[in-house]
Amino acid sequence: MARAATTSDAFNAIAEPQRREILVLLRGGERPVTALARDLGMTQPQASKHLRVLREVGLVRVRGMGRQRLYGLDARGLRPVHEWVGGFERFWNESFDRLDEYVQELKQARQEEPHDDDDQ
Amino acid sequence: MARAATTSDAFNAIAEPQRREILVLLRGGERPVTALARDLGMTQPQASKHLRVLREVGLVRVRGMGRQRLYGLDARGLRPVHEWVGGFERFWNESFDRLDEYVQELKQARQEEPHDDDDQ
DNA sequence: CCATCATATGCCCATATCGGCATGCGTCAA
DNA sequence: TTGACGCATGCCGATATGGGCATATGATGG
Repeated sequence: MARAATTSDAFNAIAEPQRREILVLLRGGERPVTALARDLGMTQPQASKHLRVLREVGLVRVRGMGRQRLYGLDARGLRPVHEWVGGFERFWNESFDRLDEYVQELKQARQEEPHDDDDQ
Repeated sequence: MARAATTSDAFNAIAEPQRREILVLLRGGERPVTALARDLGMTQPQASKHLRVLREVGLVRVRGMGRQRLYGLDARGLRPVHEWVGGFERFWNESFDRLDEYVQELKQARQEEPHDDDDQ
C-alpha cells in the first residue's frame, strides 16, 4: 500500500499552488485554457491537467464555446473546506494565548504538572 | 523537474485525511503519540510521521513530558488557509445562482434529450 | 548501569504527481 | 475537404509520499 486516499477532494485540489492561482484568476470570470496558461506562466498541457483535477473535484465547470473551452469557477466545493478550517477558528486566538500562558508558566515554575492527559 | 513546490505549507498538510483527523483530535487537548495512533487506528510510526509534517508546517507543537511527547494544536497556521478560502465565499452563493440559471435554461431547451453530458 | 517504555527514523516498496513533449481530436474557416 | 487553431491526453522521467517494518534514540524506573 502506498499513499492512501489522496486526490479527488477539494482539500487536495487546493494543495497545489498553481491550482489555487487558477481558482483566483477564475474569480474574474470564465476564461479559455490558453489565457489561463499564459497569465499563469505555464504550458497549455499543464493548465489543462490542473483544470482537469479541478473539474474532477467540481471546483470548476467547463462550457464549450466553439473551439474554445471556457472554464468557470464553481466554488461550492470550497465551502466544506472553509467550514472545516473554520472549526479551528477559536484555536488560533484563544487557545493560543493559553498555550503561550502555559509556556510562561512553565518557565517560571517547573514544578507544575500537566493535567490534561485526559483519558487513556 | 517533477512535482513542484509541495510539502511545507498548511494547505498541503491538511490535504491528508489522517492529518486532518489528528488536528481534530488535538482540539481536545494535548496528547501523546501513542494515544493518537490508537484512536486513529494507525501505527505509531505513521502517527509520528504525520505529526512530523504537521510540526514542520507549524500546526502542532511538541512538549516533552518524561518519556512521552505531548502534541498540541497550534492552529495559527490555519488562519491563512481560512482566509484564502474565505475569499471565495461570495462565489459559492451569488455567482452560483448564475450557473444554476444556466443549467435550468439548458434543461428546458433540450428537455427531451437524455444528454447526461456534463464534464467529459 | 540496565531493561523498558515512548517515539523518531531509516529503508524499501508501490504509487501518485508534476513537468515536458508529442500527438490525438474536435471545431471552424476557406 | 484541408489545414490551422484550441485543448485534452498519453507517455516518460524525476521525485515526493505514505505504509510497513525494524531499529535507533531518549527518558525513566530499578
